[in-house]
Amino acid sequence: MSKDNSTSTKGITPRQQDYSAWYNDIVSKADLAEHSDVRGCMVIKPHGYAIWEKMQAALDKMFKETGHVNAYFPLFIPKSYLSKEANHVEGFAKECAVVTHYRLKNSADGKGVIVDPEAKLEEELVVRPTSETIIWNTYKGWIQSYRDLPILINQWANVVRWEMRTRLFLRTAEFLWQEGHTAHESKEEAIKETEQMLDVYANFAENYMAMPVIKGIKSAGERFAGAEETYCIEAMMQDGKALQAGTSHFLGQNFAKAFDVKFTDSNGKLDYVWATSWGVSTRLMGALIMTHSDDKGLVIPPRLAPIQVVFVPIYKGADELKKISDRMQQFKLELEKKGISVKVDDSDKHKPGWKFAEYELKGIPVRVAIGPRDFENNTVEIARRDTGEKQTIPQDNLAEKIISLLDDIQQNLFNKAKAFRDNMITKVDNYEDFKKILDEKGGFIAAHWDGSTETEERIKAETKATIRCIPLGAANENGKCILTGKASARRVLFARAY
RNA sequence: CGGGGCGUAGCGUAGUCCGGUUAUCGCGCCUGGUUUGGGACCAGGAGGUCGCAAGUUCGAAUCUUGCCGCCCCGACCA
Repeated sequence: MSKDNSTSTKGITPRQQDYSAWYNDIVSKADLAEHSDVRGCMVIKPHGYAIWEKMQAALDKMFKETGHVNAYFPLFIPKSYLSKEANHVEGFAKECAVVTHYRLKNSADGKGVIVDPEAKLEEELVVRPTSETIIWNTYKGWIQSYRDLPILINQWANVVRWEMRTRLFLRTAEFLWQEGHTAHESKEEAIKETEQMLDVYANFAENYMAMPVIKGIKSAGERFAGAEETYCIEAMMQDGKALQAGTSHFLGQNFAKAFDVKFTDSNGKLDYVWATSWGVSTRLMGALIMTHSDDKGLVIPPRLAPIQVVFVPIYKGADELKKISDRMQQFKLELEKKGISVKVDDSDKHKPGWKFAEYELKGIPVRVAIGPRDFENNTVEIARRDTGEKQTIPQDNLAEKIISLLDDIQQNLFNKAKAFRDNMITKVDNYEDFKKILDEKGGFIAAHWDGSTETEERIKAETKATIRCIPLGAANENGKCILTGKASARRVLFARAY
């Protein structure tokens, strides 16, 4: 991709700058999204949204298979709700958009509209940064007995967090996501739910996005505001920075207590309800880009590609175009019957070479070209986006061949990303090596940590690396904290992160 | 919100320090023709509140002030 020469190079490492420029280039040239005129907000363009819809569909299906249903809760949260859970409000207070008035009027000087000072709200409304509070305020009315439990609800929604610095898909002031909010009668059941949803996310990331992830739990310092335990999936981007791709929180009884949600159990005993919440966002689009894309543009794994196969005719004159595109339409029908999405680009507006480059930029997994030569010989030229490999093959059983090629691409993308990710995990046993690896190689660093928040914060302040997670099922291994030398029972994963 | 950089046509840009005819160039776009197996070529053409506002000046893309936005770093975060 071409580099943006206009960006300043002062005080920025070339690697970071180049990678940012590359990322922005892909987002823009693959037609995924653009900055809105509204500060920090993003316009998701049709191609970007089509990929998001594929993600939504797959996730939604997985949620339903695990017993969840969808519902919708208000965009506005009364300020008093948000402040009921102390840690929660502290975590989000700094980035909330607040509605203070409900009416405009023409200004006295005739120069447009102003906020009508008379229309001030009694209580300000916060635009949801997340919906725990409004949902738990609602659940209060729904739950009396263990017979009302569990409640397993998901919501597809937008939320607003007034971020200081934004980046398309990765961090925008408004973003689309899903948030699951469940209520349970026991701690064990709630923890099981939290872990189950983490598995759903990991499966989605690996099987649909072809993006390997590490499941783990967050340190206390990185925990969700209001949670007892935050589980996460962490992915590794091509520039060596980690990306938190999804989180699942065990909320304990914190929100039940804050909103006074009690139920009578089967023994007639009154207790607070146990809660979870979990979410993934359009940030996954950023993850997708930074996991697979290359210098030719976007690479979309077949299972998330809105168009999986594009047919490009090569021809001279209208007759030849007609003949070839008719043949292509037959293949299209045949493939569509087998659930493959196909585009035949028989437009005469661009030359084949232009189309080849364009569909590579857009990330279409498979391209099939048919020219006069192929038409003669009953062959096609088939090209795969992941490796760039092209070959000419007979037209017989084309549909089967394409289906198996799509599977192969899906698998290959995962394998490639996994090999890269595995290579980006480095075991380190002292602080000097830690800093060296961080600066020279990046990636995850598996190191011993004494478990204290002070140590974590000091490492962060000195190196910008944070504890991404304590991997689930990490082997017990006695060692010494790289910073303090105190005893540690297992390694945790550090990285610089998005 | 702090530091740095930037804002000129759809995109990328020259010009700004040192104010002065009709604002430069490339890509893209439109028309005609030739082309079409990896982003074609030739000829002609259209497209601009120089981010916004105020000020200085005979005159502002250029100087001053304020504001807005974008990029990078920091803090924060999914």
